[in-house]
Amino acid sequence: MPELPEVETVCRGLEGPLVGQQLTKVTQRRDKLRWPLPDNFAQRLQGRTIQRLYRRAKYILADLDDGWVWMTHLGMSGRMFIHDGLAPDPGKHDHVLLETDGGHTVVYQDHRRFGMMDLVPADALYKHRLLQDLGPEPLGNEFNGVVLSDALQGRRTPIKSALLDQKIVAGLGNIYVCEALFHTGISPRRLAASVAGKRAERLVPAIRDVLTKAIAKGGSTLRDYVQASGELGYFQHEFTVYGREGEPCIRCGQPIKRLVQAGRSTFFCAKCQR
DNA sequence: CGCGCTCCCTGGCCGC
DNA sequence: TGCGGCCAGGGAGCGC
Repeated sequence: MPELPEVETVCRGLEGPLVGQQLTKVTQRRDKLRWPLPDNFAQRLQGRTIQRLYRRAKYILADLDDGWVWMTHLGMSGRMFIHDGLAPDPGKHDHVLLETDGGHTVVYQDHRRFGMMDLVPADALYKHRLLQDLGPEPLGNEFNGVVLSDALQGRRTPIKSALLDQKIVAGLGNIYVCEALFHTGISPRRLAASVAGKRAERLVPAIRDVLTKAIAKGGSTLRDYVQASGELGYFQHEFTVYGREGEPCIRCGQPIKRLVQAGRSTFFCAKCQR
């Protein structure tokens, strides 16, 4: 489901119901999502107060009052629902339920179960195997043309694949990579190494721009995604290439093409992107 | 080491 | 309506 803008939106939506609240009851209805949940997961979360909620790449992180961090990745289909009071009877894909002393219930639902949750000591958070190799946050100060250019230097993979690599820049997924490449006029097939330099300088503001605009619209809703509030995202109406195979390019009118790179669909305009 | 492919799951949709 | 095939926003792990 979710790339950076969707995860950011979910994270913001969870702040009200969770931050400063104690988890009075935590229910775990499965042993594993993508991987096994940690031992005694629900027991260890129950009774804790959430002090801060934030995002790194596509991970939602919650500082607890006992020095541990609750870590969640939504995978492809993970969703967070907020209910006033108790949740209705859980469905078969509702895997974790959290009741707070503020009177809300947050339900984690994930029908494909590609998501994950873990508990990590705060002082070693970024040593977690899933966080330790992440590249810079694309909306942060540490991401700029020089940094991106250096990361692409010498890479023989297509730029599309390189931008999906979370070690190069963290948080982009299939949609926003396609969109950013279109806005920059760079072919997804171009080797990453040839984007180093001037093209990398142009890519950085395009990536920032598309992510910022998507966050402002509450992310993109294709199939599953809804904000924690239950609202849909609206950025999908602004897609220029993603999911538009055969439809006219908004710039030149040529039909948008689809190709498969590293097993994922890429959408692009063969005329505007070189 | 760096790359692409397969696989982990379920469900929606399309064509027959 | 049913069924098979294909597709899906992620990304670890493996083989080359």
